[in-house]
Amino acid sequence: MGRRYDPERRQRIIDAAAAVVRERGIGGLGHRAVAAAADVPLGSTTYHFATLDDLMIAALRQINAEWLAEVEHWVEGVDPAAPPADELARWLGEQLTGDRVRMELEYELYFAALRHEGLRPLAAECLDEMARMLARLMPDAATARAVVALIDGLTLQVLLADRPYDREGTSAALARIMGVDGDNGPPAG
Amino acid sequence: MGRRYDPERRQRIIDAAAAVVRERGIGGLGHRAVAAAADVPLGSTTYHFATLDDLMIAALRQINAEWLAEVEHWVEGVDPAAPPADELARWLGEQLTGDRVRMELEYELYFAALRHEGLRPLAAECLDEMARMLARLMPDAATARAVVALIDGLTLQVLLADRPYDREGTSAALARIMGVDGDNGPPAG
DNA sequence: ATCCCATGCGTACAATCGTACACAACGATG
DNA sequence: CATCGTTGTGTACGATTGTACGCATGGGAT
Repeated sequence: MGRRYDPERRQRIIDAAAAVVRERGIGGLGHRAVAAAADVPLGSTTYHFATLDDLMIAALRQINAEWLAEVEHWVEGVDPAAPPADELARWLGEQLTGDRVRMELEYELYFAALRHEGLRPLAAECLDEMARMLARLMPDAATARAVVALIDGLTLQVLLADRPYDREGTSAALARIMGVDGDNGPPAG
Repeated sequence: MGRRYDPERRQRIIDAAAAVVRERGIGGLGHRAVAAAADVPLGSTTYHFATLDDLMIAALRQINAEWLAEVEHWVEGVDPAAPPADELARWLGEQLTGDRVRMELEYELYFAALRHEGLRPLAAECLDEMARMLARLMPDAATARAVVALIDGLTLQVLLADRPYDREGTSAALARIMGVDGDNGPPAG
């Protein structure tokens, strides 16, 4: 009863916008594309999100939340006894070989935030949250930030070069940067 | 013999295209904007670069070359006696506080390459070259790639969040990942 | 029952874009 | 000198875009 207006509609548009970004990138985001994906008329998207920036921010906020939820889910389920570097490297490999698009999305956000002032806080929040969650698995916050940086950089390399993901090398690098010598033999050539 | 006329023309257009990307981002790259920046008529840009992709690739190739030249210049001039982690952290700080736009450009290339197939080799070459050059300062190639990843990730954090650059923390993280214990006290909080 | 207004919808408009094309200028070749 | 092909230029066209606006509708409030 109560809702004088229909919040479902708005959420469906956001979902559709996220889907559009997923498939065509931020450059492909537009009122019409979103309207088609959400199966609503054009006027509906312009009504709920008057400007394109509003739509983009809403879409990226959604994508961001989904990603952070996934990371949090993994962090809470990880075996605290196993060496964190190994677990992290294995999880990263699963993400990279499994849902590659999902990872690209995160960088889509970063990219947009470089130019779009309004997106900067969102990207910053994502990086901070990642570090905060990963801090569970390691000595201190500064290390967690470095780990996030290393993960981001390595992911970028896998996504951009066609080099396959090197799980052992990643694990060794993570172990070194975490200051734990769990299993850092000679880095794999 | 040859060209009395204009190899200059083409290069000037490329320079202008790079300038446009510098100022407005890849999204702002267009025949007209480049023509205006190069002070040539519209037809001139479409003549030398029929499609927009050609123009974009040329611009990013130029940007890429400039960046790699700068890195190479630094690597060749670095003091081989000093601890590499410190030198690297200091240089990175100079880049970040000095010419921030220059660094953003590199990520503009990376992110564009995520969506644009034709740019992938360029981005991959950049990452490989970076690792190859930095390999001078460290034990092996795998470590160099990890260092490149860490640098990329840390740079991203500085560019996206408004956290100031932490030179000592970076130096410590670099030292740890390079396996050298030059000056890695407790990581700065 | 009647009125009001938030919400939804369809269309239209101005601007911008990439690209194509017709023509001008000029150097090289016979 | 005549001719031709390369280079340079201006304009135009079709497509697509963000956004605005007029109108329909349906449920609360009176």
